Amino acid sequence: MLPAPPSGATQARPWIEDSSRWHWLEGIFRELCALYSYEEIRTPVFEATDLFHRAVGESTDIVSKETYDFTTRGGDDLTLRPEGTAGALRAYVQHRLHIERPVTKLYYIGPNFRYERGQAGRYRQHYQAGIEALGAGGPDIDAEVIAIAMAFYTRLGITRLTLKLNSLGTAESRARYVEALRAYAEPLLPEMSEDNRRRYQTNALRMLDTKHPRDLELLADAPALTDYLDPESRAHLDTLQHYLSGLGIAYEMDPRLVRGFDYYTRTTFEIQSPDVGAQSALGGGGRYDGLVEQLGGPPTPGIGFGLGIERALIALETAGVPVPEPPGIVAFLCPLGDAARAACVNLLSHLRSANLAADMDYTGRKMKAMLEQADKLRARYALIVGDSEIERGVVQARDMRTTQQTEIPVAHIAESLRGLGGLSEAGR
RNA sequence: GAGGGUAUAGCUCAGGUGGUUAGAGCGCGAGAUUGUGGCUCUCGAGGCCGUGGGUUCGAGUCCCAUUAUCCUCCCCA
Repeated sequence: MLPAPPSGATQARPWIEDSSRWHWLEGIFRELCALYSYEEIRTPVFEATDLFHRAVGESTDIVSKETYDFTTRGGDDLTLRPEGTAGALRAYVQHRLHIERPVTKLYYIGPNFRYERGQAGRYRQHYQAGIEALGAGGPDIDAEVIAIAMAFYTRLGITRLTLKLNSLGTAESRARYVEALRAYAEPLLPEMSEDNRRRYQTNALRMLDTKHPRDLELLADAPALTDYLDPESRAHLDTLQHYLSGLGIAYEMDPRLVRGFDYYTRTTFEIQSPDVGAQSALGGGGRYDGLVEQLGGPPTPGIGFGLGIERALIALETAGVPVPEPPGIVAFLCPLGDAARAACVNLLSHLRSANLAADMDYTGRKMKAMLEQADKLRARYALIVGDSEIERGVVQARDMRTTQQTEIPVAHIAESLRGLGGLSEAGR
């Protein structure tokens, strides 16, 4: 029996999942990154297990129970990356990028892996497009990073979304807040959900993220994170809000916005959509000012985000946003007979050399079947080649939209096709 | 890790209380049209009904197990 594909991993087949959507979406992201002057970094999909423990945090669920860990034949402990930041920063520190580029702006697109139960919009292998901006600590770059994320969704055509914004402050102010929060929650614990009692122990901030109605009631009067911010973080947040407003980016302050990684400081944000089932987060990110240093680099501020590609595709689907059709080929060759077939083999090669996307029938089917095939490939022209055409050194170029047929000489096939026009939206 | 739904053709799905050759639409292939697509009509191919066991004269249908998948919690993209 054929083994089943690994659970929870997405795959794209051209006719079913429509890999053209992936190309389109990734293309938009790459264009945006170029526009905002970010360069692509490609890092391995696996890294030393220790890297993720140090970067993401031992106490996070991701590290404690969701990583794909394995030992190599050589005895190294490696982990399939559960997120993109750690690997990018590892490369940044290792190659001492801060020397050549005091401000380093990177982007990546690739798969991440988390061993968890699948659900709508949640996969064991999922793709993220992300950026990391290193070496700049001000709210101006925060605004830029958020602006890219929002521009991405705008360009895709996703309009039903909410930008949530919060600040976690510095490690110190955050610690003071957690203390206050735990003090507040402690007497209420008996009434709280099991989940929140566990969070109280392991990661008290996450109590705020609860979905239990009773917990929400109990936490209604809990101290707010923003009230515990240190003055600089407070000013940073104020300025960022000012910038966002100036850029016309709508946001909602959410003092309960808590994100999953331990490394976040100050700015955190999340972009939410109602169109992805129970997963509301299309993407999110934040500032991680201590992380580079923690990984052995110089003290370096940084901010980044990760956007879920599958989730964006789901949101497009459920919102019914039209996705542009991929271009079809320019010409589909229809040989009638063996002599024609031989001629078409050469013709095909000529067309492709001239940068015109082309294909032909390889099965010797009837004219009708070949035209249907041309139709299916969304060919702009069907080039019909039979004995009489061979004799005269021509082909019949049938415009698949107008059904107009033009006889053109094979000697100038590429120029003639271009001369007929209508190629702009076809495959070149 | 916890809970629930589903599993029948390539795809989306029908198959009251078990009964003999398991169906539809779409898609695919051929023909109607000797070298002309999209519409129409006709015909056809394609299923050990997820897997293993059980009950029964008889199981796609009932029972148990198992696997996969979808959904919800946890958590996150």
